[in-house]
Amino acid sequence: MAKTLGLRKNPLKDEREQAFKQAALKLFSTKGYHKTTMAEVALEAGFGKGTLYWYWKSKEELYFALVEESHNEFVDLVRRAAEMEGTALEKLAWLGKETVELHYRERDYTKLSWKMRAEELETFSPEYVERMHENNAEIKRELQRIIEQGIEEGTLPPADPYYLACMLLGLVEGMEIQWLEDPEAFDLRKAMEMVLSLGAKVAGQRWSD
Amino acid sequence: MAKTLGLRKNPLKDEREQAFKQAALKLFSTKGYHKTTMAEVALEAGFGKGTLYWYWKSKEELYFALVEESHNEFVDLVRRAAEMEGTALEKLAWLGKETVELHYRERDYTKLSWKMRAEELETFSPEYVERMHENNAEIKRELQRIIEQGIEEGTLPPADPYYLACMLLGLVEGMEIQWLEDPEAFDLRKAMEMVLSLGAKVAGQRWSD
Amino acid sequence: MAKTLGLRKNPLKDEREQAFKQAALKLFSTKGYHKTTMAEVALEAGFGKGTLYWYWKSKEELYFALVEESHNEFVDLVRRAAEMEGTALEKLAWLGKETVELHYRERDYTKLSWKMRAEELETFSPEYVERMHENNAEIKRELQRIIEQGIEEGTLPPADPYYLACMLLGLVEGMEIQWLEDPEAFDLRKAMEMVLSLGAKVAGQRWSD
Amino acid sequence: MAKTLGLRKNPLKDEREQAFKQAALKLFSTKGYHKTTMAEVALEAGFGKGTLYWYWKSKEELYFALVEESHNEFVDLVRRAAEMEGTALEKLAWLGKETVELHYRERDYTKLSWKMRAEELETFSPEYVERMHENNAEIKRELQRIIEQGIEEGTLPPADPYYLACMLLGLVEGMEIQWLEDPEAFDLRKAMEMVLSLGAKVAGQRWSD
DNA sequence: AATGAATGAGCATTCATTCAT
DNA sequence: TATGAATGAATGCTCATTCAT
Repeated sequence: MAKTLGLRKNPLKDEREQAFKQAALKLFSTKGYHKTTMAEVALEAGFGKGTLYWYWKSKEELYFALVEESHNEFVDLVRRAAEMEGTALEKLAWLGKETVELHYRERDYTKLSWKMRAEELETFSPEYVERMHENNAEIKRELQRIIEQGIEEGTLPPADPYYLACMLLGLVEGMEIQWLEDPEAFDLRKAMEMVLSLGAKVAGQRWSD
Repeated sequence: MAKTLGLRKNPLKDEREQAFKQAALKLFSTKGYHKTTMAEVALEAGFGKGTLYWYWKSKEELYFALVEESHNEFVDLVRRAAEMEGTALEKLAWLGKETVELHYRERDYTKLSWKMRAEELETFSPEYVERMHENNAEIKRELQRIIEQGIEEGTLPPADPYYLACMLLGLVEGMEIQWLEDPEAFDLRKAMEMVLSLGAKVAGQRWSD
Repeated sequence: MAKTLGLRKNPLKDEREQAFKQAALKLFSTKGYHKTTMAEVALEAGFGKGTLYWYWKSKEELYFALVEESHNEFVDLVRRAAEMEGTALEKLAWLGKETVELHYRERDYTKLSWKMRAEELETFSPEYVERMHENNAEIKRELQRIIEQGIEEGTLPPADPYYLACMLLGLVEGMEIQWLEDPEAFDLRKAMEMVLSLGAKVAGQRWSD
Repeated sequence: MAKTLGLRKNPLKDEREQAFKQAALKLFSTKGYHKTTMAEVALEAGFGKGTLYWYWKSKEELYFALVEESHNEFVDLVRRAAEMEGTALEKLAWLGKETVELHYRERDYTKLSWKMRAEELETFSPEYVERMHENNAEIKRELQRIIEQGIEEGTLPPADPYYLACMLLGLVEGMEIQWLEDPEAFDLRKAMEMVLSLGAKVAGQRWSD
């Protein structure tokens, strides 16, 4: 009996927003932030230039809305890995596989996120940069928790867990670069499997001595 | 007593070129490609804007001249590692240490090079991109040679050497990122030492089974 | 008990119109024509942006509706002064006092009107500009009638009455400017009293010689 | 024998700057600040749009450069009047005449300055607004000095000199408006003569009683 | 009748590059 | 040879106005 009238406009709005986001994602991930113009995004989305500014108040905001979405998915993954049941190695294996799947599923997001990392951060407002850094720190913290567990379990070497987290993250990110630059030659899925199987093999050895 | 002035203007010319390159390196590595203007480079170098164009025909060319210089140093390092005497592990250890030293010595170059990696390559002229890719491929090839030697020697796991090269390169590049983003918290030298020591420990095990 | 709703929507309509006008007056007089947006006016009035266009067909029209209202009040005052009983000096004294009271009562209107005077009239549609000029001319005509009376009565100098009207108007407008720019330092009421008392003192002398 | 080479470029630069200023003056005084575009100014001056920014760093700065030039001329006039030899009445007469001549000579400047007065000051950076106010205050201060002298000499009524200054300034500014709005019907020269002759007539009377 | 999402012309400003001197 | 003044294409963003709902 109660009308849902107030809600009815949202689907349309959401659709539009999605169209813009898709267009922006495509362009930003292909051409990068600087070379993508708002006019192009609007054109690609099939709307007027001004309409973009109804949804985001600036190019920067649009960009970071996408970047953050991408980051959040990964943060979420790491968090879930840290909180799941199982040994550290199991967690890492799960995380590795899920990460790869995420990247394959959302290649554009990965590219975008990646470009942002090397982007001239000086370009952006400090608030956004700050948020990015916090995100990164959070990822490392969660990773560190898993690693600390692994060291306790004796499957990971008894080294500085922060450094191990950075190195692990670095390894994965470094592989991502290779993959993004030449996806034909370097299959990220296969690479991750190799890493995990090597890791498993190595984990058996006595670290402590 | 007689001046060689009429003979060679190169000394002067080289000085200027160096001044420009230094200025450009500083600015590009600090502010990134897009946020650095030719006017700033000229100002920083202490010469006229127009003069820049006597040495490089465009901003792009100036940028890539620097990037390439940086790359060449690394390519050179990898090549020398591949050609030196010793076991694969020794070569990798040497390469790792030298790489780190290179980065510390030329932090600006590293930063520049790194920014360029994720930079909107698609937006640069294909000729430059092509050259970058070729450079990268060369690095991987040399790395692969070392790795193949290691597999033969039994100190590296008997896996696809191209993938191992990519992974190794990825690891180092990934660590570089961590270092560049927070040099206080992540000491690249220490990290490299950890990697090498872990590698050495692990290398002893029987891979083949 | 029976609602008159079906009969007249005007009460509602008028309310809205008043709300819009009030909002517009406040904003235009504070921020000026160019810096005030239709969106702000609508927001301030508490109605939708589109609704504004039901009452006025353009920003310009809204603006001039207000300006004209303000002008009309003054025209009305001058007209009443010209038509009242009494000597020219009495009329001018009454007009001077009433004008000041009007300005104090409707400071926003005065400000608005004043801004419009120097506003880039050339940029408004000719129809509006024409109307403004006609208004001004009317004011001068009425003023001139009073002045002619004064000259006949011998209390005003026997000079070109049109010029005297312009000068009188100029004096008052000039004082308005001083007042608007710094109402603390320049009290318009006090100033007008000074003018009138000086005028009275001076009026006694023999003009004709 | 010494070359004046270093100076030789200035004439050219100055020429260019003059051309821009002339174009800007014409447009600003005709169409006002908001409706004049930088592109128009450049076009009118016969140069490229970007060149404007070589001489002034913003539209605002260009505008105030002109406004200030205009103001300075008038400030200078008032200052010279205050400092010349003679009675207050002589000073005011001289000032009145010179002011009128200035306006006739530089009608565009007068228009510009005038428009600026009513312009939405909120539009401009506080530094400029501040400067304008200071200018105005200075004018009133000098005027006040002359008036104080006149009161002492008994030729001006013994009233608050600040108010008299404001009123005098108001009168002249008010007349300027009349003139600018309809120069055919209201001849500023004639009007000023009338004011001065009336003033002279009136000045003879005994103010004090 | 009322709305607010959509539009796109319009504008200030930047900057790589050119070229007269 | 070296310069810096000149250029104009390019771009992010605003806002009066329209119109589907």
